[in-house]
Amino acid sequence: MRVITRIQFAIVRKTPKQERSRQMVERIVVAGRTTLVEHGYDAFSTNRVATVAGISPGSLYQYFPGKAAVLDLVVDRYWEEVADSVSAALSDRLGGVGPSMVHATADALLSALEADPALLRVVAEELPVARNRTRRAALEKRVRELVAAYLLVRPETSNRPDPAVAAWVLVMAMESLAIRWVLDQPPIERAVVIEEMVALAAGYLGGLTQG
Amino acid sequence: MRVITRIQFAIVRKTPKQERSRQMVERIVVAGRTTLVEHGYDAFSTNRVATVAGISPGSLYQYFPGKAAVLDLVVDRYWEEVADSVSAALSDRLGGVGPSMVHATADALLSALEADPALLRVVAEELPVARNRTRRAALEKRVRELVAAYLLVRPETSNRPDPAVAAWVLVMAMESLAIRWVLDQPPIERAVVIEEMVALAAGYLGGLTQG
Amino acid sequence: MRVITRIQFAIVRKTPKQERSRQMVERIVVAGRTTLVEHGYDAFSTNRVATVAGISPGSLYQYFPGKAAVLDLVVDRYWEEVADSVSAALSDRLGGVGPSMVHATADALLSALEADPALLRVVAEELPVARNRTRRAALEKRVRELVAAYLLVRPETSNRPDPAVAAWVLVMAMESLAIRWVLDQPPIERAVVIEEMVALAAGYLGGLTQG
Amino acid sequence: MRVITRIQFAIVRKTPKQERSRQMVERIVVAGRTTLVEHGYDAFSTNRVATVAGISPGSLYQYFPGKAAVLDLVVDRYWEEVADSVSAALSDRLGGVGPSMVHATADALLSALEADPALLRVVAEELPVARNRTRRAALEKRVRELVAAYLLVRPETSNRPDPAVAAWVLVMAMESLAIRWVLDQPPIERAVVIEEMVALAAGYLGGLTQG
DNA sequence: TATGAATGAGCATTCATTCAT
DNA sequence: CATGAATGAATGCTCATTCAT
Repeated sequence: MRVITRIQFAIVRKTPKQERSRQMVERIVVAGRTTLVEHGYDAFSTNRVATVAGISPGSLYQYFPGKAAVLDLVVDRYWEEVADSVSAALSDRLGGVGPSMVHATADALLSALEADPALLRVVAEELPVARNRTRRAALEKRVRELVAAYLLVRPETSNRPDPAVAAWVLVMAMESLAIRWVLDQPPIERAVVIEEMVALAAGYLGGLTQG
Repeated sequence: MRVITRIQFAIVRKTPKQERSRQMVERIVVAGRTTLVEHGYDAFSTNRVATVAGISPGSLYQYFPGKAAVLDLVVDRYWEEVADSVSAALSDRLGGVGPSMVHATADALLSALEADPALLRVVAEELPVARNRTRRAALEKRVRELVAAYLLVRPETSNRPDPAVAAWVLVMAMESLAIRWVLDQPPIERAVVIEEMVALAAGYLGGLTQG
Repeated sequence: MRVITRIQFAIVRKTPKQERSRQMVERIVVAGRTTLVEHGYDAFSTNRVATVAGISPGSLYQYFPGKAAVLDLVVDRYWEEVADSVSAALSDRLGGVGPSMVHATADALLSALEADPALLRVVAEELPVARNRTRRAALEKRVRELVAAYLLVRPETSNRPDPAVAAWVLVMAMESLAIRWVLDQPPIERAVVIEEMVALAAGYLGGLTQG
Repeated sequence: MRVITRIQFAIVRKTPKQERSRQMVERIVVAGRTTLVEHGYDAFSTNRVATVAGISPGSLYQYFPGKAAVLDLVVDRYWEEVADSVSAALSDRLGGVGPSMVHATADALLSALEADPALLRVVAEELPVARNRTRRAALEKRVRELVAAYLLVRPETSNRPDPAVAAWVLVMAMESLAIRWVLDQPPIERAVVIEEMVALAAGYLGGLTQG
C-alpha cells in the first residue's frame, strides 16, 4: 500500500514548474470569478482580472491566450461543478424508484445553483451566451443522456413514446425552473418547488405515480 | 359617431410636439431593432442606431437617456409582442377545455417566437439579460396571472394545491421549452414538442385528463 | 472681373464645415511631421500625434482611418514637395542645353532635400520603407518620364541606346547621391557635388559635353 | 608542421569559455538572420530570436546588450559579406584596365546583392536604417578607399580633380543603382544595367575610354 | 551561467456621451 | 430642437528587459 502510494505520487505529482503554472491558472480563474461576481461582466477586463490576481496584465497572457479563455474556464468550472452535483445525485439513485430520484436530483440541482447565486446570475444572465453555449449544451447533454438511458432501461417508468425527447423536455424544464427559482426568488418555498418539480416530472412520465 | 370620434381624438391625440416626439422614438426603436437583428448586439452602438434612424447621435439623447434605454424599449416591445400573442390565444380559449387550451397556447407561443428567431437569439442569448429582466418578468407575470385565474376559476382542472405556484411552474416551463426549442433546434418535430408540452402541463395538473 | 472673381469664390471656397475639417487634417499632419522630426518614428504613436495636435486620440480618427493614414499623408506631402521642386526646375530648363539643365536640377534637388534634413532622415532611413515605397516610386517615375521624354525629343544629347533605361539610371543615381550627400555630410562642398553630378550625367550621356 | 599548428592554435584558439561564447553569439546571429529573412523585421523580437536560437530570452542578454545589438550584428555581417565580394573583385582587377574592372566590380556587386534578396529587402527597406548606418558607412568607406587609391595610383584613368570625391560619387552611385535594380526589378536586363553602370563610371571619369 | 516567469509601460483603437453652435 | 465634432477613459494585448532561482 505504501509502495503503491509512492508510485502514484511519482506518477501524479506535477513537476514544480507545472505546479506553479497550475497555481497561477488557479489564481487567475479565481480572480476572474471574483471579478465577475463582485462587479459583473462589464468589469471583466484583462487588466482588472490581472490586478485582482495580483499579477501584471502581461503575465495573464502567459497562462491564457486571451480574455475569452479566462472567461471560458471560469464558466466551464462553474457548469462543471453544477453538473457534477447533479450527475452524482442522479447516478446514486439510478437504481431507485422514480419520484425519490427526481426529488433527490432536483434537490441537488437547487443546492448546486444556490451555492453561488451571484455567479449564476452573471453566467446565466449577463454573459454573451454564445460564450458558454457550447459548454452548457455539453453538460445538458450529459445529464440528458443519463436520463434517456434510465428511461430506456426502465420503460415502465414512462408513458412517453420517445425517451430522447422525454429526456430533453425533462432536463430543459427542470434546469429552467431551478435557475429561475434561484434567480427570481418567487414567493415559493424551497420544499414546494421541489415538490412541484417532482410532480411535473411524475405527471409528465405518467408511469412514475406507481413508483 | 362624430362625437365619439372627437372624444377619442381628445383623449388619444397628442399635441404636435408629443406626436413628433413619439415618431422619433419609434424611428429609433425600429432602427435599434434592425441593428440588433442584422448585426447583433456588438453592433448596437448609439452612433450606429442613430445613423440607421437617420438622425445624429446627439438627437438620440433627446429621446432616450442613453443607450440602455433604447435597448430596453426594443426588448420591451419584443416581449410585449410575444406576450400579446400568447395572451390572446390563452384568453380565446379561457372558456374551453384544458388540453386544447394548452395546445393552442403552446402553438401560439412557438409561433410568436418563430416569427423573428434572429431577434429572439439576440434578446435571449446575446444581451446582458439583466437589461430586459424587469420587462420580461412583468410579461411572465401577465401570462401567469391569466393562468392562475383560470386555475382558480376551474379548480377541477388541477390537482395542484396552490394555483399561483402552479401557474409559475407552468409558465416558466412552457416558456423555457419553447425558447430553447426554437433556438437550439433539437431534432424534435414541431408537432411533437407541442404534444410534449401539452403532456407536461396535463400530467402536472393531473385533472386535465378529465376536462 | 469682379463678377468672375465672385463666381470663382463661390466655386472654390469651401463650406465652413469642409474648411474646418481641412484645418484639422492640417493640424494633424503638422503634428505628425513635428513628432517625426523631433522624436523619430518610434515616437509616432496616435496618442502622441493627437496630443501634439492638441486634440484627443478619438478625434484623430475622425479625420484619418488610422495611424498609417496619417503617416502616409506626411510622407506623401514630403515627397510631393521634393518632386515639385525638381519638376519645376526640370521643366523650366527643358528647352535649354544639357549641362546647365542638369546643374539646375541637381541644385533644385539638393535645395529641396536640404530644406528639412531631419524629416529626410526619418523618411529615408527610419521609416518602414514599405509604407512610402509606392509614393516614392510614383515620384521617381514622374521625374524619370520627364527625363526620358527629353532624351527622346533631343536624341543628340545622348549616346545611350535606350532613353528609358538612361532615364532610370540618371534619376536613380542623382537621387541617391543627393540624399546621401545631405544625410551623410561627406567633406565635399555643395558646389562640388553639383559639379560632380553634372559630370556624371554629362559623361554618361556623352553628347552633353557639346552643350 | 606540428609546431606551426601549435603556434596557430596558440594564436587562434580562444579559451573554452570564449569559444563557447563565440558559438552562442553565432547561433543568435544566425537565428536573427533567419527570422529577418523568413518573417521580416516585425517578427524580429528578442523572444522569437532566442527561441529560434534554442535559448531562453534571458540568455540572449548574456551575449548582447539588447535587441538592437543583435540586429546590428546581423546587418554588419550582411554588409561585410557584400563588401567582401566587391573588394575581392576590385582587388583582383586593381592592376587591370578601367572598363573591365568596373564591369567586374558591378557584376560582383550585383551577384552579392542577388544572393539573398529577401535579406537585402529587409536590411535596405524594412529596417530602421539608423541602426545599420555606421557599419554600412564603414563598408562604403572601405570600398571607397580602394577606389580612391586606384584613382590616385593611376591618375590617367580619371579626369576628375579630387580622387576622394570621385570615389565617393562612384561608390554611392554604383551601390544605389545595384540595390535598386535588385529590389525594384525594373524591366532592364542584368547585362544592360552592368553596361550602363560601366558607361556611367567611364563617362564620369572620362579617361577610362583611353585605358 | 542559464533560465523563463514576471513585468508594466505602452500601443492603436472604440464609443457612450456632451455641448457649442 | 437638431447637430455632429470632440471627448477621453477604457479596452485587449505586446514585448524588451529584468532578476530570483
